Amino acid sequence: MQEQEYKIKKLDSFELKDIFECGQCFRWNEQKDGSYTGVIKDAIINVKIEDENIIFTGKCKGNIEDIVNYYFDLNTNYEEIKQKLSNIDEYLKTSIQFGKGIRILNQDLWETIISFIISANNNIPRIKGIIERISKRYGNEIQWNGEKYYTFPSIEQMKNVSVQEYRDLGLGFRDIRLYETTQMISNGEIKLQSLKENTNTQQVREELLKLSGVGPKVADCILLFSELKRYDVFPIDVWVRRVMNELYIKEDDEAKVSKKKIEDLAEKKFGNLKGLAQQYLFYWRREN
DNA sequence: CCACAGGACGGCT
DNA sequence: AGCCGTCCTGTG
Repeated sequence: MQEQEYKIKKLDSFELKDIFECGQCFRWNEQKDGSYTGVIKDAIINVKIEDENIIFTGKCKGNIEDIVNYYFDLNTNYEEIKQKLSNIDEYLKTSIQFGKGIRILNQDLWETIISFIISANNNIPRIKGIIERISKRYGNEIQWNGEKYYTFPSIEQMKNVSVQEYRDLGLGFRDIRLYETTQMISNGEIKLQSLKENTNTQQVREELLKLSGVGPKVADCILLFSELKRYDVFPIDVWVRRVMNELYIKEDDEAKVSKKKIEDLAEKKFGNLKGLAQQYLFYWRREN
């Protein structure tokens, strides 16, 4: 564990608020100086934008450059992606201008599965609180700059946690789902490594749907926001339903719009970049 | 105190 | 196959 720093020139597609507040992650917190601090596996990282630079500092075992290049997906060309999507229509163009600094992170698969099971029927402050309590209770403590941070617990660290312990941490009805999914993964019923190696998105989706607490929306979030990194999925939550109805479908009662209709429209308009289109539209609608 | 927000799931049609 | 009530907690 050692203190490291990595500095790069500012990027057009890299804004702290856009990246950390667009709903894809739960473990980053804004600091008094406007920077954000979070935990990436067993590394504690702070990201700051200053003058013409993006500055990553942190305490980590590996090379900080490798860690953030992968996690923040710095080798993907967002300018090209945004250009393609902006050409589709004016709505998308507007939403991309609003969320121009979004990047989709490469988050740990196990952590993403558990985090999005917790997200079901839940709001962001509460999700963050629950994940923080789970990490504090079952993860490893790391001290940095006088603060205590906690790694997200491993499968091994969670496999003996009882349903009641989850309930006591405030999981609510998600307690049993978290327990069952942890068992399915730790006993090898679902193999995370084979999910990472499988390039067939539909097959991976089918596997994820076998996990307790993973339905269509959560499965798509895992595919899009984890290291599985699939852009060709379209998570439909209430905000996406709302924005798709308001912009394109224009049904009086948005609850009456079928998921199939939204899915077909997304596929037709956005194709294999529909996951990214979803994220710009979602963020724009939720923040406006 | 009540209404509401937020997905999965199982039972029902 | 689609619809609907229930699951839990925090907020207004």
